[in-house]
Amino acid sequence: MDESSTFSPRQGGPARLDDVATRAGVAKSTVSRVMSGEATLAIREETRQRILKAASELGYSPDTRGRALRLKRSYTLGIVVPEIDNPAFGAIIRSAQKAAIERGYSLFISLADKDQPDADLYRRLVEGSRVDGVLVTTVSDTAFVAELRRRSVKYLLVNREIESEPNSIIVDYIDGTEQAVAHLADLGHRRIALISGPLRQYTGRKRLEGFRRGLARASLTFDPALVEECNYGWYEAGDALSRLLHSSVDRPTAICAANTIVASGVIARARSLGLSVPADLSVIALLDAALSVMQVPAITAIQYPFEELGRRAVLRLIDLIENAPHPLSERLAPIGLSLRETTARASTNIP
Amino acid sequence: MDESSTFSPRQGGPARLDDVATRAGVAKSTVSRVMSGEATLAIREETRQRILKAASELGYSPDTRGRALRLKRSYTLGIVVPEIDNPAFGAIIRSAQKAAIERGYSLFISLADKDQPDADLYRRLVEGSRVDGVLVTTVSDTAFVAELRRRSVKYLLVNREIESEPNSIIVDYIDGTEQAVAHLADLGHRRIALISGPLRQYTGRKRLEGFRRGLARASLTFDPALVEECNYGWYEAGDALSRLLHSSVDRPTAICAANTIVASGVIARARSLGLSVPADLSVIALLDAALSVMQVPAITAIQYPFEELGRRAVLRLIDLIENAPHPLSERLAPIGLSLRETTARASTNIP
DNA sequence: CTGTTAGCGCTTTCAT
DNA sequence: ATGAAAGCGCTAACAG
Repeated sequence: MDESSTFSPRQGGPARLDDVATRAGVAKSTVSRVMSGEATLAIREETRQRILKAASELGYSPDTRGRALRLKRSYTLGIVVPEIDNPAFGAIIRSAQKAAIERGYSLFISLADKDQPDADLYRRLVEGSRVDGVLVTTVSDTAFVAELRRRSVKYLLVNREIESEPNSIIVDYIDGTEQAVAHLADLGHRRIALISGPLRQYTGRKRLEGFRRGLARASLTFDPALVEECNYGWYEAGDALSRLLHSSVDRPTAICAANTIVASGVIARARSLGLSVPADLSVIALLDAALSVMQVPAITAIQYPFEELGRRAVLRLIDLIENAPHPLSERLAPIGLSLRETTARASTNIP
Repeated sequence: MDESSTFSPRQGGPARLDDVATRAGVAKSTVSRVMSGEATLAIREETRQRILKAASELGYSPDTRGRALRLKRSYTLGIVVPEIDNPAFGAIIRSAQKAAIERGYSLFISLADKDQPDADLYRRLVEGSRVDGVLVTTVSDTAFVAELRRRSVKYLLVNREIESEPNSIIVDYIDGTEQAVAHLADLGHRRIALISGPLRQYTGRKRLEGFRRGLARASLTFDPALVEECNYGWYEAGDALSRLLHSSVDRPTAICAANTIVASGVIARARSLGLSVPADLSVIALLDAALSVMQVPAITAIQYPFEELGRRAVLRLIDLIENAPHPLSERLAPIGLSLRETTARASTNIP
């Protein structure tokens, strides 16, 4: 029997509700009431102080497992993020975590991997009632979302849309891409090309749609020969530019690149082909990233409110969980265009 | 009373142990034994099959909360990662998560933030017995580690070292930096400079030490004027180069840059100052990243086994938790140097 | 080989 | 204003 046994609640583990109760000379239930800060229930101020004192002396913090078991709520949200190459995700998860903490929740972040199907990671989160709800960012797979619904898991699609599914919040890629095209058109460009990500993906499709709308608004006709797909790789982006330049007699004078990496690859290839950016070729990135300003010339790019997206997503998911009134789908407008050094007036000396 | 009540275990929630037991016509404990796959305990094959069938029909998966409460183990590990600007962390958490899943654990990833002190995030993980142990990557704060020890939390320092603390696993920044200097010296460089991260940080100090050792090994004398600190920013790196060039009459012919972003900033500035890389100035990044190959010229850089680091870290932490024999500190050797295009022989026409 | 029972730490009626 | 007791879902000790 060591001398610390008078103070230490038990062998070595953390203090429990019972320990605090004993020390304060009250029942567990009273401590519980005080700890959960129930304003409604009245507790004598003197008792409350005694309990608070005992709790802090013992370094008590409620056990999440017991709490979760009893409440059938873990106060934890889940999210799976794909390869972090996408600069948007850093902003989303950072702001999402922050919003979650503000509302008394934790965010369980999980990382997608080639070897590990996204859906499996979501299942790991959802099974065993580990989380109260999930933010779905990676899966556009309708079957999986149906599975979530069937299990009556609370979820919200983030930057993904599924037909007849109002549970989503997105950033307006269509609008942003339209703005990019408008900027180029305003600079006098008539031959504007798109080097897009895979068109089978949601974001790829949205950008293509915005591209077409931008063209239409500027009264330019859409030419399928001016659209190239690439897999978001730097080298591949260069290859896409080469294809673009070789295939059409009338080469484009401006390029919309899916993101900053693609833009960077395009610029490097243009230069190695003897084309000067922006004098001979304007390039705009449809998605900004830190990389943009770490290039010479710095890349003009479209910016989206990803911080706001993560924040709103968490807030809405919590509302869903807590059965608050259920808002419809949300669409966040782009922040706008960060004008830097890779776009310029279309040169008139090109035939 | 809806017609599905015969099949559905209860109102709407997921199936429980009791539901499976009832359906299979056995007791909860038997189901529990089967589910946890106890090889030791014998169970009649026929019963086992019946239980497995019932479980799969009900889509049963054990509730982590009940399990954690009973076992006093959550089978979850925690990690806090700083701003993802550091390319090492992506590799670390990805491989860490993978290793954790392989061993039947989950990894709770949390993101550090300017507004949210790292220690608070660790506390969120540790308090309430949310995790069985933590990987400490961001805090070199001795007091915090002492707190973990006092709470008898299982932890492992990852890429951090604290005196008299054997609980750590690191990548050998000293060796890697030494290799970088050796490479430069082999190319005939005598005036080699270091543009390092903040020297108050662990990694900054280690790189400085490796730098000095590399110099010594090449029989070059260490000149404090050839060391500049910068805060890992792209612009700041350029400024550091400018200072370096202006301060000494005998300018360096080669630069060791803390990481790829710093190297990129240095190269851009060098160019704007009329210095050609690598003809006039060799640049090597002391930490590789995807960015290296997205530059022209591509950046020569040192590579470390971060995948292995994350993997080993998780494995060791689990050993610690499961009271397996306790290995000493581990130090992983650098993978080596990725020779690309920013280093070349020292030109002899510079005085 | 399988069932019964107790209890992990918590919150919440229901009493007093 | 506070206490006693039940029970969330699970596993392990103990019976049988």
